[in-house]
Amino acid sequence: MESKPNIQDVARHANVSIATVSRVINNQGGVRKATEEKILKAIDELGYIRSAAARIMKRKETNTIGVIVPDIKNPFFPLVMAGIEEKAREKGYFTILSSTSESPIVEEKIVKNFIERGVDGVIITTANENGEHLKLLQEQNIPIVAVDRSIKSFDVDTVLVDNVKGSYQAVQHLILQGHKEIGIICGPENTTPGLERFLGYKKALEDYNIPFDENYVVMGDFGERSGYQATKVLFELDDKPTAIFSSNNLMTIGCMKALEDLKWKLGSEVSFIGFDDVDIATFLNPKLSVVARPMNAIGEIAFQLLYERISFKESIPKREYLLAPELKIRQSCQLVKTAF
Amino acid sequence: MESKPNIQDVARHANVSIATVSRVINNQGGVRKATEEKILKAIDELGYIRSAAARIMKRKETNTIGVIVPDIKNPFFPLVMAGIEEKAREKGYFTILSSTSESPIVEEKIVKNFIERGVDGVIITTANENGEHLKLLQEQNIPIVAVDRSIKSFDVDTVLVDNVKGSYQAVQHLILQGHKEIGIICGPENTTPGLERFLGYKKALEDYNIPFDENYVVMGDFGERSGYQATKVLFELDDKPTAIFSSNNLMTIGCMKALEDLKWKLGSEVSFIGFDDVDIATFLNPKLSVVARPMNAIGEIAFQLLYERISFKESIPKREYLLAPELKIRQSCQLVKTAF
DNA sequence: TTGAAAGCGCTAACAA
DNA sequence: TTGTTAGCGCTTTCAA
Repeated sequence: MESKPNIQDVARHANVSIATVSRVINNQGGVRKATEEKILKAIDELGYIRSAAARIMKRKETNTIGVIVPDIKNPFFPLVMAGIEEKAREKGYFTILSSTSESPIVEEKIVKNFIERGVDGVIITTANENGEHLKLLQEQNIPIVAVDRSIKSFDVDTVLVDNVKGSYQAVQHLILQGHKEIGIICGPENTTPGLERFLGYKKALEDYNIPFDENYVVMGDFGERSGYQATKVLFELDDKPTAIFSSNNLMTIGCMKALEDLKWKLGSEVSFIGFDDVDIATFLNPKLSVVARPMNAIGEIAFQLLYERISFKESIPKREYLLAPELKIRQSCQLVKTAF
Repeated sequence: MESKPNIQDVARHANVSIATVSRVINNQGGVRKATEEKILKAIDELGYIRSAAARIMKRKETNTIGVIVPDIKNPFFPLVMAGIEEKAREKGYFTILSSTSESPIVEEKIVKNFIERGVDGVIITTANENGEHLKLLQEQNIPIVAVDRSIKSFDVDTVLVDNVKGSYQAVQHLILQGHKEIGIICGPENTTPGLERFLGYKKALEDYNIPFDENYVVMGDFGERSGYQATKVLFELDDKPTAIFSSNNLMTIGCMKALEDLKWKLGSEVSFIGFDDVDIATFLNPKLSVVARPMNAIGEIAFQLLYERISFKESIPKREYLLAPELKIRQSCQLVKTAF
């Protein structure tokens, strides 16, 4: 028990060769029952666990996939992760997760580390969609699936939610309620979700002939604080918007905190709709209308795509899933009061 | 680019021996500048990444720690994880995370997988505090730190929050507001947090001479649904409690949903206090009073303990951190209306 | 049904 | 400053 026992120790202990032990631990059959039992007993007594390192060196297969997310504190990702893990487990894959804190530098390190560890594939929401730093994976021929943010510099399977459609529907809903001064709290422009949700907003305005006003566009970084601050900016406008669209969950929370601090009355004074459902949505008064995404399904599909890629490495063309978000109308978008 | 290049390929490409290449990739010095550059160039051209598997086989050190949590969907764990990752990154460690979905069977598999991969240490919130299934780690001499739930069958470093104190303070607060009929939504009795939070509740009642009534104790499983159902049970009592204490974040959310569905008015009809702060706390009216835990600090301390154990393997006695939770008084505990 | 032996890609001790 | 070489613990032929 001093140091970890190896296959040699087991073989000696059971009085067989290491080849036979290997057969047993890999369930390859062709071993006499009695011998097998002897070996199993030895394994148990010694507390033997085979070294993945040595095994991987021969097999070039780890049955492990790596998941990289930009912000583990954003509840969206754990929920996606849960979907991935569930499916992965079914197929006998292990999942390891790392978070980059939105840093491409950290991300590159993680990628390298994952490659070193020989992951069979990677599911990633990248901190930098440019994706140059992911070329390594491609060079090593390791399958990648991009989730929520696409990768520009080369082709990979992608699972996205239709951001444009989602935010279009959200803003359209606002417009149909009579709103014309609609503020948007944007995510970073250099991310697909940030950009596309803004595009959907803009398109809705255009389609309904509502003039686009730059003052109503405030930049955020998908974090709670920025949602808070953006809301303040909107509030201080001479022409306050009559409605706000927030581009993600965390910024929605920040926005709600700001509304309260500013005593800017949700619903009656300012309508609201947000991208992503949040826990607080149904506890506010009025309840928050949102565009909801199917997190679990995103994770499941992502794994499925990766699994297919791992199994039939060649010849599958790039695939792109575009899931439809769901507009959940609650009560935070109210009819605009028109002066008679 | 066919298959992954190895150190041999690099050596050939640069016209040196593999030993020299090894020196360069490990920054060991003692290599002429020109040679080094030649090698670096070869590495770059070939897209070489060293195999962790081969390296680990020699070094017996992976600079990786494994984190095992019971439920990645519970926001508590990602927050702790963030604290761990931050500190780990500082010390040059990688962190891999897996979630057991509260299944000891899955947990055992993950543990085994982590050992196979040669993690240097493990931080775990176990699905089964009995801990027999973790003996493997001990046998392999792999350091463990238990977080939030202790491990019974052998000694490990532990980071806990003072659950008894936290729930005692919470219930005490309720009592001081004049409440005598206090319902509790419990977590599983076979978990430290579940049991201890109940104990704190009971102790507070005793200290203030309030009779303990079994009807006011409802079991939950730390999940949202159970919080919802438990609240309904409490509501259907002939003698409804005038206050509720919920043992964790998810059950608090379930409880709030139930309150709303039952039209059981928070604050005026039923006071409330919960263990763990939640996003919704400050958005409800009245705002929820809670016992908050320092998630980030928990993660940081856990890593620190593990790091020390990894570095000085011998001779450190078992350490147990007991962090103090913080009572956050907001408005959901109101003075009980006494009949004059 | 079993065993012997050749690597997998790397590190590190030793030699030059 | 550089090279040679012996393993690390396993899987997998090939032979018995």
